Amino acid sequence: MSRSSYNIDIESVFEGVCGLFPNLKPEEKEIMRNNITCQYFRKGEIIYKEGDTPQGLVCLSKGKVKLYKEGVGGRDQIVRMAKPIGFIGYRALFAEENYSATAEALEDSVVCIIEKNAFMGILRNNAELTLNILKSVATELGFSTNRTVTLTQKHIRGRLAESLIFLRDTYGLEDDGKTIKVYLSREDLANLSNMTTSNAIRTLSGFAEEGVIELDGRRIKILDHHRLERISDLG
Amino acid sequence: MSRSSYNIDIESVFEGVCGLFPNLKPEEKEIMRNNITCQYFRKGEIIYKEGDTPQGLVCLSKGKVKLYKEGVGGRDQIVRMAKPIGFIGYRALFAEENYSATAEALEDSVVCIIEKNAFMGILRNNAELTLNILKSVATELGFSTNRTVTLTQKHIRGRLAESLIFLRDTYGLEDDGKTIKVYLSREDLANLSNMTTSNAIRTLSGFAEEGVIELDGRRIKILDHHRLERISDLG
DNA sequence: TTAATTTTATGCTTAATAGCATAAAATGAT
DNA sequence: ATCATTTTATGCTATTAAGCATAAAATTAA
Repeated sequence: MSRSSYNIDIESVFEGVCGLFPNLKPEEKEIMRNNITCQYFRKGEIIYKEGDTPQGLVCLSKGKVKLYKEGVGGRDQIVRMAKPIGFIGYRALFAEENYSATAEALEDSVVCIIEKNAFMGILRNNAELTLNILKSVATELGFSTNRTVTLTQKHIRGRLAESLIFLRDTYGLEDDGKTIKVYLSREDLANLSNMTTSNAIRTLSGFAEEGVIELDGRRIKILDHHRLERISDLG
Repeated sequence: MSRSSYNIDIESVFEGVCGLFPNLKPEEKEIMRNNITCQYFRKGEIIYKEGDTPQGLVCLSKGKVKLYKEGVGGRDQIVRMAKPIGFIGYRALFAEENYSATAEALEDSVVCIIEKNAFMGILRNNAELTLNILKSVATELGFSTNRTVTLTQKHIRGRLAESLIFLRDTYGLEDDGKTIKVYLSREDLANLSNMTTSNAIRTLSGFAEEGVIELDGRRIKILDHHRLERISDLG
């Protein structure tokens, strides 16, 4: 745990987490309350590493997190972008495996963990809850399969356009209604879109020249969303 | 249903399916028995199409099935290869979505379906069973993510080598201890390995020239498994 | 502030893979 | 058996994306 001195309001964090579980019985909620711990991570810090053993269900309460796998040629592949309030690392927990990706904070983040056995105990006695989780993991498997197809079949422009739309859908827009509410390095954008950093830079500049987006450092404004979607769809 | 006249021993099929569910209570088994139907599909026939709505849990009792998604440029991507006894299409069922891939019989196959509501009813009252399924879907999500990385990052030779190893692991070898027990067209091999048919043919010939495999039409013998793994690992 | 480091930008070259054409072989249909 | 169709094989060309090199800009550290 880093900066344990940071003042986290664990009660409000806990209530936020519980909001993700509909119809939790009071006794189940009590078990969770007694088995939750919070941690603060600064931008750039690693929450867990590929290969680590899950100690519980990890919830991102505040901040932004990227999950990535080390690729064959040293190039990382970002496999998921997490936002609050939501879970990370649950796949490994439910599969009873070690983590298959590394979780790194993209911003200062608050993370809490519900102890493994306590949580699995609740699941073993609550089929409805387990079925809900099964539904969302099955939904995610669908996304993953889709992603495999688009990452392998779309061309560079299509892949990057899709990533920008994905980031907008995931994190939303600033108050101006245009700026994507997450600031990634060109390298992260590349690792999300399966391309080299050079190509992410080049293609992004191309989009800007065409007036589809506007660049200001890491801030990306979507000027012509319709055209961006067309680029994504054409592949 | 095609060739409904084909003689299927539904009792032995049913017992086979039940073997996949450990600790099923007698009353649950009875519900399943009363809600199962069988179908026969000939080689090349479509079991269900991308976009169809699941009517139940589909089990492959006999035969081999490929699951593929239509890609962006018309090129198909094989996302899974199924073998008996195992389930297909469960992802869409649990996610409450339509099928995200098409299932096609690679050989004459026997498929049975446990009616949706009957099966989901069992799940809603059996947390242990649901948790088992959650575990396997989570495991599969791990495979899928891994696959995304290898399909995007490995080079053609590495991808094809990996596919051959995957096919061997999935379907096993003939009695000679060398021939992979599934016969795919070069196009299917290409669609499994994310490459064009031309490149699958070329690369396969290359492996044969190098003495890593031996080709006899669609029969593929693995002569040097160690080298094949090295090609796969190098990417 | 200054220096060091990282990130971004751009141009040029090289490598990987797709695309196309043609022919041979295999398969399936009549 | 014959014809038609599909699959496989091979060569050549075009396209796409990666790899490098260099410089400018931005960020971080001292």
